[in-house]
Amino acid sequence: MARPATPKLSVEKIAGAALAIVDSKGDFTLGEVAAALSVRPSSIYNHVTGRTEIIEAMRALIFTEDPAAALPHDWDDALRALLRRYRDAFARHPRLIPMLTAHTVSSPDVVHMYDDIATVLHSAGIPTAQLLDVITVLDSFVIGSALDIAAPDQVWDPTHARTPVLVAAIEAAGQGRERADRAFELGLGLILGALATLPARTS
Amino acid sequence: MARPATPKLSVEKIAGAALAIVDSKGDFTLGEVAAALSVRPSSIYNHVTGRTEIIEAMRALIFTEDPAAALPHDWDDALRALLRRYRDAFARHPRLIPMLTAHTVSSPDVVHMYDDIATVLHSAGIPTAQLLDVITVLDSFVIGSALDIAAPDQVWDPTHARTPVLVAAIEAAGQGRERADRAFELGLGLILGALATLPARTS
DNA sequence: TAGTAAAACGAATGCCGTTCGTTAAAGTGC
DNA sequence: GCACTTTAACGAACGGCATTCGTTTTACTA
Repeated sequence: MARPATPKLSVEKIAGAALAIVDSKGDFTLGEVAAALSVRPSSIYNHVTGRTEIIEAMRALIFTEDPAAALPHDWDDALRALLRRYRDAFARHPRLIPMLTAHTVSSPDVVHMYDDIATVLHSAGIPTAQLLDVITVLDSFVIGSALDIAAPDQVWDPTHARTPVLVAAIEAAGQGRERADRAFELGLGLILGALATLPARTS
Repeated sequence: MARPATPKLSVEKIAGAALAIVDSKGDFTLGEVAAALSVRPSSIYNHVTGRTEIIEAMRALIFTEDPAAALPHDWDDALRALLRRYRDAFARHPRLIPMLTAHTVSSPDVVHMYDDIATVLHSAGIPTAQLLDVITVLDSFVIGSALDIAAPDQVWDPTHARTPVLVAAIEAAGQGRERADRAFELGLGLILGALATLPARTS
């Protein structure tokens, strides 16, 4: 009942349980997390300062779930791989994404991702003065694409559209995850292609 | 005290009061909204079904705040104007953005925005089969850029960066709104430029 | 003028995050 | 092996907040 031989809780276990609940229900309460771990809600506070820290722990969790693989040498392919890995981290847990965007705190894992992206862009000849702007563009697109995964297809309900052009486009496109993936790849190609033609590049 | 000659409340007034609170504090409670309108919290439910409907009303409000101007005839300029207007609607209320992305419901105003974008893209020769994918790319970038506005500059804290390249880039770039605006314009140029070179275009 | 609907109020409810004091067992130093 | 400290569980309680419901007074309408 008190102080078991092996602790029933840890930050990782708490984050894991919360993540499972978010994956299935789209939200979580401390009571649900506690119940999933056969514990009382107040016990959680021995390992975590509060609810927001659990959310941050989930952010860290989804970025370490997938082991980092070696990058291709070509800068274009390397960047493509980095951005796909970045988006995939979100894509594995679509319902978590809105919770993460509500906080916008800088986790070390995210900054490390920026480190890699900066290095690749620099080797591609992007001047330092423009580097952060380019990173921001890529980051914005990835996060926006992640939110697109979380959005229900109801957004593309053709009954709300007024122009025949949009109605036809909605019917032509597929639904769900497949559509989101295709759009992401299209945007990735567009942006990286344009990046290669950016003036003031040296290589 | 009960049933005044002119109602003290309306959906617009509620949304407006809530928006003002969000702008200044980053969040809102029904109690705060009620106090701002010299009303009791329960009275709000005579005009709105609940908290989430207030958020949706705020979404509608920020899209109707700015009267739609005439579009340029050139498709490239027209698209640029549309996307800027789209982002500006968010940019006027940065702290609201995270609340909106947490819900991802389709408001008629947003769909109408898609209508306009679809028409312009179609006139630019984008085939119907690809139209929704292109719209998704643009939408993702705009929403991601909006979140970038809301993100505190703390995200770009150079002390967390490991590579000298990223540190230099962070120091080279400015801070705050100016930086976000510059990045948005860069991305807009990149994506629209790439769109013009998309294969299978007819004009 | 009688009846209905609208729009405010106040009280009450239940959930949820969080705090605090308590307790018992595990770890630690002598 | 024994006292002492720390850890990690628990239970009770608090405060805030969204929401519901019944009531009341007033405006509209037939």
